Amino acid sequence: MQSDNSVIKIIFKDLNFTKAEIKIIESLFHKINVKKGTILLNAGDLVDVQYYILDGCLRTFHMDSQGKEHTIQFGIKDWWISDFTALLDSDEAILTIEAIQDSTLYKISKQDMNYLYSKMPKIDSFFRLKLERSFAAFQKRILSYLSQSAAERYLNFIKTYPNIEKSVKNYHIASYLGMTTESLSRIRKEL
Amino acid sequence: MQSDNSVIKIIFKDLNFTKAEIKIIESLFHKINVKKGTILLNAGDLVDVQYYILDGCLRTFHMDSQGKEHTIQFGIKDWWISDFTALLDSDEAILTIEAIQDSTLYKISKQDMNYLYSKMPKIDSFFRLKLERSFAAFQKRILSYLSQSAAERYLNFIKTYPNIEKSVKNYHIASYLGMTTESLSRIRKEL
DNA sequence: TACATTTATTACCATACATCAATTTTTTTA
DNA sequence: TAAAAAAATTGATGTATGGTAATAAATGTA
Repeated sequence: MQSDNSVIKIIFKDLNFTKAEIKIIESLFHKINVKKGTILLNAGDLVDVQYYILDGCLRTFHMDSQGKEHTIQFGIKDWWISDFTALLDSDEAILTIEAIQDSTLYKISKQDMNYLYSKMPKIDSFFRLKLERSFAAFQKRILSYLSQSAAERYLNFIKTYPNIEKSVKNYHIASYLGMTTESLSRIRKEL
Repeated sequence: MQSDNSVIKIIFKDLNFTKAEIKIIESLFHKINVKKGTILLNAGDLVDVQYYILDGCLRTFHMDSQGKEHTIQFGIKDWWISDFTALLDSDEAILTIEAIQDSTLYKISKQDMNYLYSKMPKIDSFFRLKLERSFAAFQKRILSYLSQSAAERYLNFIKTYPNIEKSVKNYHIASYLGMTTESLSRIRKEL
């Protein structure tokens, strides 16, 4: 990888690294290109990596006992994606990761990530801040399930994530918002 | 505060501090006792503190435009509580924090917390790990709203948080699970 | 203990959204 | 471009859960 205009500076925007540090970090991230439709992780697999999304669009979903899909997360440019719950405990995934557009990713293993945390505290801090943002986003989402109708949740979604709406199928959105694709279709008709 | 058997060792379990560090940390935390029913934060207030719960039980809830309460979080011994979303942006609270049992708390301001982060990277790391756990818990909760019936969510709740169930009213649980107190009552009758 | 207040239960009816099934529209692929 | 496959729409009907209101039980308090 080129060291001067490294992707590391994109991934860890706002952090300053020495050239030596960049070299170390670069050696631990691995670039992969995936085609639309690619399954990066299957429920049941052991999880020990996470992905930085340089470009494209992915989603994680859970398939329940009745075969219904529930979209947990969409991921676009500059987001991270994994089955973080399973990753935390080095456990089997309950989520599936699917590329819903051709995507360019940077992959890093849990072990290598822990190495970075131990060597570079600013990365620890960087992820703490990212997690605080995720925490807030999750909380807002929970509140939306608790207090909003299906139509309100949809309007809130397209307002909050206008970029995502373009890249994904309606049934992805429906399964993210907790409604059927038929209901979403009727809601859209009203607008 | 006593330095030898400090509450700091309880709050930051598994972290090792020098006596000097403990002294600094202790100076930034402030003990408060609150009676059941106390409102620690009102929606609309500016938020710049968070609380460590040494003992007791609290909850955060949002009151929507129709006057309905939605419980976002319960907090018991060894949890942290605040309107973290507002705290992150030093913004006005949309949540109310209520003590639902007599409680003993340790309060720290955002500014002092940031000071600790900058001086002691291990605290950064400590909270990153806590946030990863919260992330996983939130994700499970979202999945439960997406895939489970009201009865299943209730059974899941009492299995996951048996300690909380004892301390809180049924209508607190109902508002956490996204159902009416009447529905919860009917569900309980079935068991 | 008795009274007042809060919380939980129960019944009856209403409704938002789900389910099922048939088309139509859009996208993919040969 | 045409055929096939996938996705979205629409209508008819079902159901889980909500809303309202009355009562009962539990809890707090004088």
